[in-house]
Amino acid sequence: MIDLNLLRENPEAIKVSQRARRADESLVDQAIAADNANRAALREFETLRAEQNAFGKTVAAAPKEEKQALVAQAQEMAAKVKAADAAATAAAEELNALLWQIENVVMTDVPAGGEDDYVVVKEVGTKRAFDFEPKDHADLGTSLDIIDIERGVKISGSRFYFLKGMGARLELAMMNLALDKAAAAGFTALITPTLVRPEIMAGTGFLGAHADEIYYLPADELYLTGTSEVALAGYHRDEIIEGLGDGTHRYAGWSTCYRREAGSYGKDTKGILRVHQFNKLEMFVYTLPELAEQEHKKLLAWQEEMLQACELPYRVIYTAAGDLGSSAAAKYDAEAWVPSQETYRELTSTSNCTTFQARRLNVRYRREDGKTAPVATLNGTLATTRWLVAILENHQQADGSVRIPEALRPYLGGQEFIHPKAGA
RNA sequence: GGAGAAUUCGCCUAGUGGCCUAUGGCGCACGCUUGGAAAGCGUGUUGGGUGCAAGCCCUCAAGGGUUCGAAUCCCUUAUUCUCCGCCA
Repeated sequence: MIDLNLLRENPEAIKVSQRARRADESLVDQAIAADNANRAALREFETLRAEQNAFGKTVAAAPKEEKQALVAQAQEMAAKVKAADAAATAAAEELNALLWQIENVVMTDVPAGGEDDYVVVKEVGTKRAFDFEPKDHADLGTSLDIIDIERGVKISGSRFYFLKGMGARLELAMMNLALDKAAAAGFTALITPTLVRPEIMAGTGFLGAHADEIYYLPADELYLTGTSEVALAGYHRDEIIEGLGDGTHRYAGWSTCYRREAGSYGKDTKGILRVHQFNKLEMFVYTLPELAEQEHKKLLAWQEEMLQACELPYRVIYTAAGDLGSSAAAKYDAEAWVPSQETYRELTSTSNCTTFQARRLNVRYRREDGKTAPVATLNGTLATTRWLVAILENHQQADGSVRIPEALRPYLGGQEFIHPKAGA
């Protein structure tokens, strides 16, 4: 939720932001009007209620013979209070509905525009020059007998797969490396629930424009999460986090992630680049608002460290406003080079949600003056199943084997290569 | 899934329609005391909104209802616990 004070003091800043996102800026004016109406309704109610409370004492204290007349008067008063209460509730709901539709105010350095208007921040590593025709990861997965898409489809339909043998072990090795790096950086590991209540889903900002991306279980009124960010953001819901001034709270959440991929028919249909179910280790940070930007840089640095440990060539882009999630004020994506496609594909994403998400989920900290204020939240990917695509393709050898990056070997009993199965 | 009990300000707790504008204890903070500490004593201690302030409004799991008036009575929901059933 956007800051109500900002709406009152500088609505133009919000409008500029909505414009950059190509979102509906008329919402801002509607929200200002609703705010004024809400305040007036609330004052009206409070005045009437104060009168009623005072009169109630008179009634209680009155001798029996006078009571009947006083009660008649009180009845009238009660009716007015009830009407004012209903009006105030309605006004508050209207304001709230508008506030929840306005997206986060973007950082001033975020480029305006859509998906293609990103800025390339840097390119790191060397794209390998192959002296043979590189295979794509799906073919490698088959010849190495480590990804079984056919059987995934047989039991669950398109975009499902099995990771098998060294494929399964490679993913777990990568996750363990990521977990170790996260622990060293001060993250607390969490294995999170993947089914969450509607208010948590809404609070994290995932039930907006892209709600059809999400699996829903109507019989239980629960959503299957597309990222552990949802559970991690909800973790401190309705809490005042003590001691946040002394240290940022960092969590590394591991979970299976579920995405419907509605509207992506025909896109990335081969292999496991775009699937309905995958695993992810997600970093999530609660920090002071003034530390958020600096923390965002740190999250990006940890992601790069992990990409480098996997020996992948990658670039970092700074996403344009229109391509940000509704909660994000700024976002960096790291994209790895995928040789079979001769293009960069997104492996990580890190967003600074400033105080937007915390306001919706009511997560606060105590300031030095004793008042409470919303915290800032940030998130970023540390490893996902999709990384296997880049690892397999970038480290394949002429003989059809795949070299395992050194950093992963300790988690695989020192094994250096994955060899094709006999006869493949 | 079935039966029962419970949910009050960090924790424990009092509270059966109006002096509840919520009791007491623990913990915590500050002060007095002390050479220093403990003990003792005193003061403060749910959170939110609004206001320069005094104050006022909301908040006793959530939502609705009854009533002039609800922590208290009624309904719905959530959560927790106990027992039974099932189960990795």
